[in-house]
Amino acid sequence: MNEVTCKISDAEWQVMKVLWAESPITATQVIEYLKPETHWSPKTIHTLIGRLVKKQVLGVNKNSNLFQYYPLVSKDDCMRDETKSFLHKVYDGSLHLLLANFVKNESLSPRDIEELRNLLDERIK
Amino acid sequence: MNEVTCKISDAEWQVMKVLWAESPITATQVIEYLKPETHWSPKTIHTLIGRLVKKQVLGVNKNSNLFQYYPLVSKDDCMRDETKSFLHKVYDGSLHLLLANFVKNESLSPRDIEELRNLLDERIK
DNA sequence: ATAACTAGACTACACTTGTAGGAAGGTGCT
DNA sequence: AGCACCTTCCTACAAGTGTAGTCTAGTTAT
Repeated sequence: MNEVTCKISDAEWQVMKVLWAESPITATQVIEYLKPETHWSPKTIHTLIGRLVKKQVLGVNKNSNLFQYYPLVSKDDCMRDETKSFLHKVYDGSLHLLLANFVKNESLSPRDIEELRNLLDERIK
Repeated sequence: MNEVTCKISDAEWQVMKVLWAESPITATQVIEYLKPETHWSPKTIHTLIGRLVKKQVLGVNKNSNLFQYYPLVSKDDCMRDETKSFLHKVYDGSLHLLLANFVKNESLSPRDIEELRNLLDERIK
């Protein structure tokens, strides 16, 4: 539930997703994971990791010449913050507006809708 | 339904919201509208408007020494694009995930939920 | 051991963004 | 007609971002 104070940029998010999925891991492993989905040079990924460490979003284990990185903030917290600022920017803070738009624009498959209804039903209980 | 190619920054969004609500209007009017909600200098707003014109997001009427600005892209299109890239960045493109998160985190009031259900019901018809 | 390689640290560089100042020309009041 | 002011244009500048290269010290293969 903590507020995450610092902004994580688009490229940094991709790095964080890897670390949230598995950690602690080395930079080399991060690079391996990202290689298929990005065209980034390993150097670029090192830079991104470095920035995330400086922002105190990632921590480092420096045991035995082998640097291992791990998240210092939870994915949930970041998602919440990011969603909040996005909603504020585009939808004036109204999740309702966003949903209305999505539902209206048929961006949802019937299965999506069905599942959503189930989710909502659960919440009502 | 057009793709909006260029990015609109946070500050620019605030300007665009004014123009989407009413247009064409002059820079002075935009400044008036934004004065209560921002602490921006008129200069800043002029800069933002200028950038939006350069990005071809705003158009200008230069009739009679009175410059009037108006949007060249629809709010809906921009919202859709912004939402898409946000969803991709944070939720791997899954609106479902976002909603699940919101519903789970009790960020929705019972009334929100009720309304959402109604929206969904409409779509099912 | 020595040459080659590698991981991390530091540096680079252009572009965007937030935030605004100064110059230049038109408009209105006196 | 002159002064003041507004409007637009151009310029500025630091921080953040995407993207990557160089330097240095440790690791590995021969």
